Amino acid sequence: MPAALTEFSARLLAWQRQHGRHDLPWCGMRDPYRVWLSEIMLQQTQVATVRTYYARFLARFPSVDDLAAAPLDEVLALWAGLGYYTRARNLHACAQAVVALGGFPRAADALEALPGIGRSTARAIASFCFEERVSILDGNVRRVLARLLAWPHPTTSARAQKELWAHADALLPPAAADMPRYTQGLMDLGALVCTPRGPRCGECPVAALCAAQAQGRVAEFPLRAPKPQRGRREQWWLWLERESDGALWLQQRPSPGVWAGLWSLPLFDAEADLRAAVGLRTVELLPRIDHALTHFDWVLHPRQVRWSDSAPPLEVGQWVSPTDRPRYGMPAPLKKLLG
DNA sequence: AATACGGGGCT
DNA sequence: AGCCCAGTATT
Repeated sequence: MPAALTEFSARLLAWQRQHGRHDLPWCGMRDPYRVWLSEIMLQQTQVATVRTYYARFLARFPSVDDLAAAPLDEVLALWAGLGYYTRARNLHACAQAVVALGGFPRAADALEALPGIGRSTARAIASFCFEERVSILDGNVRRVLARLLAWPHPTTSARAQKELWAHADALLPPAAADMPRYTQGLMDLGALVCTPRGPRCGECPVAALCAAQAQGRVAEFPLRAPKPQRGRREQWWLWLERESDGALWLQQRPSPGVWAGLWSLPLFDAEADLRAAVGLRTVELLPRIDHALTHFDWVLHPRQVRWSDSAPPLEVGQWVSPTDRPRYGMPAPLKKLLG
């Protein structure tokens, strides 16, 4: 391996030892269960958000066996609010697969075959837990490489990803024993120094190797891909409350789809549909809720109706009493609406 | 190759 | 009002 390439990992390793993050709950962990759980939660999700969920999950499911044995609904309820709910479904399926295998596979390629574990997560687990010499390619690494190489294209295309993986692998440290610290160092560098805005190049251990820095163009990288046009959805949300005990009428969301597996108030595409469903009862208007998802903006119009009949109001769904509510995973805006 | 999939934190 | 986040699965 050329000296210029080993210099990157050598500098990063020394920097991580001195200046990296050592206080994260999953940091320095070699237990694949704990590392895997953290990696899944951290997919497209910030560290600060994950902390509380991670602690709650470990308290409730101390081992992969506990997680595998739990009902999916309980996993979803614990995941509620974290987003990307396919992760919770895959988490549960993966736990059961791991138990069936007698433990976590030790190779990245085998890990990648498990549900919810893609290339980057598989390699993160393998490098952290089993010292495999494989590189991750997450948002941090894409940004670091884009600047280090003054990468002249957006980093998100399939073509760019393939080439960046090759670069990332070429930069790995020679010694497998350094892999856990190296992988952590890459993440820490992106989080602490090579940040999306206001990068601290003066504190960067690899600034001397950085092409963007040499050209004085750090702020230009990574190049932005044109962003797809956002969609827009408008729906009416029926807050149906039973007068006798304050129970709510909830429906489990279909999978696949937004909020798959979670429990929601019934949604209607038109206010007329909602009113047709509740007959001539009084409908109370509540302020609209604007909820932004990745690919569309969602306008929700809550409508409250008190139900005094003994008959169920709709064909689909069930009454959920205030006492039972914590056992039903509900999306963030609904939790907020209900106070 | 493009699209679906959450929610919060930050500027 | 954007941009970003320890991405993956599906089509």
